Amino acid sequence: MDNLTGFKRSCYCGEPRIADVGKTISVCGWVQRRRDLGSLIFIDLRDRTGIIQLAFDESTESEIFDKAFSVRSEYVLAATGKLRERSSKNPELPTGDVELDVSDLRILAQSETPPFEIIDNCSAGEALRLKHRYLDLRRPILQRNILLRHKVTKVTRDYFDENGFIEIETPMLIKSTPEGARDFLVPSRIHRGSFYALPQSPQLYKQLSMVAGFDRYMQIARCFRDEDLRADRQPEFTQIDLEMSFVDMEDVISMVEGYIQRLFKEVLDVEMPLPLPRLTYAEAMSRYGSDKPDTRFGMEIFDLSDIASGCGFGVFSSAVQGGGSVRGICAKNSVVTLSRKEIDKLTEYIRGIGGKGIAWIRLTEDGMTSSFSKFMSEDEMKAILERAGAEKGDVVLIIADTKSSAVLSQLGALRLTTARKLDIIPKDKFNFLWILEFPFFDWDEELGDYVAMHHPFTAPMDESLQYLETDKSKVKAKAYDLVLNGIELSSGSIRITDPKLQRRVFELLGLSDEEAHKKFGYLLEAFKYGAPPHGGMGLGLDRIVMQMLSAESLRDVIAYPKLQNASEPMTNCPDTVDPKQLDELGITLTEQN
RNA sequence: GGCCCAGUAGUUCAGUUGGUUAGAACGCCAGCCUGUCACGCUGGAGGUCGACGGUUCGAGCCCGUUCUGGGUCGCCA
Repeated sequence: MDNLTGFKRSCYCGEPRIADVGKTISVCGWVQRRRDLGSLIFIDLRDRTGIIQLAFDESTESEIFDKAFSVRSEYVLAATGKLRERSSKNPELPTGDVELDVSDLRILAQSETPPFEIIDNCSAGEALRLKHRYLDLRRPILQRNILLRHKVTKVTRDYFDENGFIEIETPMLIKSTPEGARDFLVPSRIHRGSFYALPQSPQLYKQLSMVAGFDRYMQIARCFRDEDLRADRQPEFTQIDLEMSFVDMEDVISMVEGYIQRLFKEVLDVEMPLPLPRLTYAEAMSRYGSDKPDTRFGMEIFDLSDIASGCGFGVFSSAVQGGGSVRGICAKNSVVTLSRKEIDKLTEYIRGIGGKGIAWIRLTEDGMTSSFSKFMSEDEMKAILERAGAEKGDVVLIIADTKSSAVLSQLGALRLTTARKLDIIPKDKFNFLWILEFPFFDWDEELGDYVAMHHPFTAPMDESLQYLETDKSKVKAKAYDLVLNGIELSSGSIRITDPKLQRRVFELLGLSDEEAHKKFGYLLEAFKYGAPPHGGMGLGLDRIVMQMLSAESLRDVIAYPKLQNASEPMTNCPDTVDPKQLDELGITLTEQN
């Protein structure tokens, strides 16, 4: 092995071009591949910028040639030589016109054969890749992802700085407020038996920063939630958190829209026309069966209740008469019609999420088949097909239930599953969508009561204040969600700053004065001393980056993510600790049954 | 906690009705090769078929249990 003495890197591997031919350059990197042609050896040397070809032939000093022969994959090399034009060029590579005629080669580190190949379409399993994440991250595609993420955070800081926002670091060790998601708890040594929590978001601190008069706050904030993982959910994630004073909803919305436009222009060179589209919550639910609709494709939900209410099909008529509805979607695909088997699978899926089943109509070359036509008149079937806009090759999928909310949410899920199955979702679109006019309260089936749909500091809309005590279903919130391609990117609201109103809301949510004070007393206390009207947002940075890169999983845009079981196989965490540590904290572990 | 999918060579996978010595590709090792770039050619090494138990004359394959990974529902104010 060699050392670096007297060696100085002059450029990155991906930089040299034909115009640089004749220059003597020095590069460092990892061996992507060695091609040994006998008395001719090529080495592809890789760093984060790309690959350059090192060439060794009969003009190469024999000592250096032998060294090149001994090199293996992922060795770390430093090479100096004269850049020359290649006799046969490689159009696939930005540096494909040139190669380095090596006059000094140093092996800076050897490498064992890696457990998987360092290539972009590496198919090794996630667990293995995360166990050796430092190797996984060497893959050009992940390097690009992490670099793009860096660019996103840079543009984010630039934009908000230029708009007068101040970045404030809020604490990681905070008070646990067990609403919503589970907190990660951190035991205190000094205060035996007491616990800090890791923040689920910097919500209360940013509001306090408004009371403090910072006026515009932003932070690229790490957040923690101790809940089960998904492809788009990690226990620790990053939020672009912001808050503004003396603003209403439209001010926050246009500030965020400006940010989105700037971000997509600077990072991806994509023009994002403003204003971004908007839907009310009610409309999103009735047309897409979701409060975060993917509008990159149609397949909107239509209502068949009027046709179904008096029909001979008991499933339909009883659903409508029971206070529910009958609605459907029309699965269009120019290539194939959904098969019976595929419809059965969709039915299974619907049953899996609590539905009763799917009524369907298939229109093929051979005519119409349907699961329920024998119960219907010809006119009724015709009316349904007309409402669906169904043509040959289409399949109409219908769901009936005595609860319309169930019909809509099931159709919303069915719409997505079917679209994925038919592969009709365009991949190259960025469909942003604001969802507005959220209900203030949400009906909780289990509790049999209304609960807060957002956090309890969200302000009700001025015009719905009158219904607060009389009709909770009519109250709407000054809340706004930003959706991108069917993924909830961010959510925000104007906050309550009037202590009287806050007390009313707590009361309505079943939170006694005493409880409210125990949990949020410091905020209520602060609001006694002049709280400016304020509101803000939190945008999921990981999810934005994931969408920008069309990545399948958050793991592809987070440098060191966790597996589905929330563990991290490289460092083997979480892990047990020394009994002495537990002792200091006053913690006794009990047997688990 | 529920449901679905997958565990076979370092990696990704195939493996027929349960039947002789478990295969392929890539990777790895060795040899040959002067223009490769996913180099090519020749040869070679490499396996507790996730684990345990059962059925059977015989199990990678059938049954049961369990572990691991992925997806998803619940959950994520």
